[in-house]
Amino acid sequence: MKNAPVTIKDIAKELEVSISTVSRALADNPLVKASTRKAVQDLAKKYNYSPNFTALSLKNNKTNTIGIIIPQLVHEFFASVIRGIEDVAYSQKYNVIICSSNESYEREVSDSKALINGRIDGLLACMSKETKNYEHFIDFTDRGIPIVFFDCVCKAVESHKILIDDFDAGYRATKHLISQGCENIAYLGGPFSLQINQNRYAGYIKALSESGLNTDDQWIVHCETGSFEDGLVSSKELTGLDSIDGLFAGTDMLALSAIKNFKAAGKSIPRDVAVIGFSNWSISSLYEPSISTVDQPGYEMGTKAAELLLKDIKNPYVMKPETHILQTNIIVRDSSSK
Amino acid sequence: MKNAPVTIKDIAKELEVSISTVSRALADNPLVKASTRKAVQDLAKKYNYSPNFTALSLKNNKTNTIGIIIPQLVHEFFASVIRGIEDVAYSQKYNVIICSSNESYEREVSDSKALINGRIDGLLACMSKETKNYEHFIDFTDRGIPIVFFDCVCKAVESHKILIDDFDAGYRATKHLISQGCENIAYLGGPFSLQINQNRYAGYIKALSESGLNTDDQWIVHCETGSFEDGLVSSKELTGLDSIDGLFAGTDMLALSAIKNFKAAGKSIPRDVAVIGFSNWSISSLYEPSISTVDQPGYEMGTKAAELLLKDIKNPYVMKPETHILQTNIIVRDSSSK
DNA sequence: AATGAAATTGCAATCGTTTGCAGAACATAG
DNA sequence: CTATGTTCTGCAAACGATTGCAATTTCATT
Repeated sequence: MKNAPVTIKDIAKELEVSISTVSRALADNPLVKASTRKAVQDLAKKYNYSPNFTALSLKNNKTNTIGIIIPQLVHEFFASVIRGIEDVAYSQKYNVIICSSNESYEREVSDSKALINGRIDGLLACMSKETKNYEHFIDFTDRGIPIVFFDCVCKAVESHKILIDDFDAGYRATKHLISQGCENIAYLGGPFSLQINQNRYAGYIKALSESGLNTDDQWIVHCETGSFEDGLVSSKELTGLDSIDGLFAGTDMLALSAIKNFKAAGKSIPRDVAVIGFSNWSISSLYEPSISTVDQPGYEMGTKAAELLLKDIKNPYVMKPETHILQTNIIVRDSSSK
Repeated sequence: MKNAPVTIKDIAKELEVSISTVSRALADNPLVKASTRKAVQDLAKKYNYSPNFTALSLKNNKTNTIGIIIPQLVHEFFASVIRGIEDVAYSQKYNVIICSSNESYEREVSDSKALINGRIDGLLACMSKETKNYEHFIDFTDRGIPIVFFDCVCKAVESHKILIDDFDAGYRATKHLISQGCENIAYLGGPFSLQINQNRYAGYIKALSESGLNTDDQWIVHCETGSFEDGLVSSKELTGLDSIDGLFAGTDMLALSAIKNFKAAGKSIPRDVAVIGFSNWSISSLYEPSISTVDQPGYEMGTKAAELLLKDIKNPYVMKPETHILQTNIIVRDSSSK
């Protein structure tokens, strides 16, 4: 019943040679007589031998595995980041462990604890919204396990960082609305504690002031989560204001919730109000009207992050921390085409 | 710079006791003198010691980790399955490795290879659409690593299986359309090679024949992927047929694509055609009209699968393979309310 | 047949941890 | 001061693999 996996020892016993010989034969080491080598390799194939991962990890003090800590799984942007990471990792014979923190600080810490002890050779992390304390990340660098942060990066940790140019994205999204003739542009963003949202907001402000436009406290709403439900509630008041003719939303979900509210208030999109979202969720192209948005290079972010991390793993303590800033792409659809 | 993690050996050396004593002291073994125990524990805390995961795995021949192989990450149903799995696993001090096969047989096999050798104590798997060959799964059971399949299960492997009652779901979804007065109900489903789609289809057929309704070859379309794009193309012809007054779609994405086509053909939903989808993606509630759908108990599927697997891990070779069938819930929204 | 070099092979340490067993240190009783 | 028992500690093997070094075998040459 219990077919314990074949070890090098089993092969050695059956062939009446030493463990060392088997080990060398499997590595095709010419020190071993050709005939023995062949016999070992044949038997190994017959028994479907493959070396014990744990034993190798212990011996080599490396696991050939990198960890990812990410706040959400069901997020098309993160999914493309993961795909980028996996493609690079697999091509270099590394495996990937994904932990989703579910935007919870506590879960992020427990995931870190689970990963830190000899389980991974390096970490790719995107901080949760809740995270204000960074010790669990510092623990990694203290142990010589390199980290690369992406998207929501941690300034307090000395490491590589890959970010989206959120400031520029916010700036260009707002500029686009202005180019469509909007003069009174509102802002509906995710949690302002996140750097990415501060940057998007700053871009928005810059675009306005550059064009001599004003904003108003009433037109600016920072939501707690950036979710659809949150947006429905938070944008209620905003969407009732008749003065507004444009809206820059920090996520597509927020854009969608605002559009629902605008519609409910009897406004037509984009005729009365032009709307642009952020992240290019598939829903933004499927909805009617289709929603203009900012496309983030998720896949590229993933590949770049993984490449940097693997470089650091293979050649520890030589690279200075690098920060890469990736550019976005404005996708114009119906919701902002006046 | 390189802070190699403290080992039991370091503590032993500093305290001038043996490694065994430290090991026992950390386990709070009363064989060790209370004062020594305290000294060891204090030093361990000071150095933030935690045992090397790899060494423990090797010693105990268990990794306290379970693997998940899943075809897609960005899928709300799978995400809730994963959440269920994680909740159960974490509560029993197990970790989770997620591998997304991206619906590729090849990737599924390479993920299996990566997981099989002493990396995980058990596997939770949902087969990709492409998978026709099951050896990579049989390898697990051959080695005594238990598997639990969920959703897309593999009949060829003797293991626990958790499925959705797709037959009943298809039956009830179609019944619902009939109850709304539909008489000519079309079927737009995902790849027919998948058992789940065969079952949904069979449920659809049963509901029709039970109500004395007919179907027509023209009204039945099996798509290759079940994606929105695929649906747009595959449902083109179907949605042009004037005879049709109802549609049961095998995914919400397919429902959405058909609705777009119906609209383009000048039909109104639900007045002219009532539509119901499958899986309760968030888009189905956000779209206008909101789309009726079948809600699958993903979280429950995850917890049940993980519980069975952990039972099997902790008590090998005692349980007979069990098959659990979970019931679904029809969510009626605008798209099917005549 | 003896010698030496070349070709093979195996011993043993190592990675970090646990644990059975043997033995040391100490205390108490006779 | 010896005998006996308690309490505590450490050696060594084990998990599965790799690898430097030493030992053995093989074979050609004299």
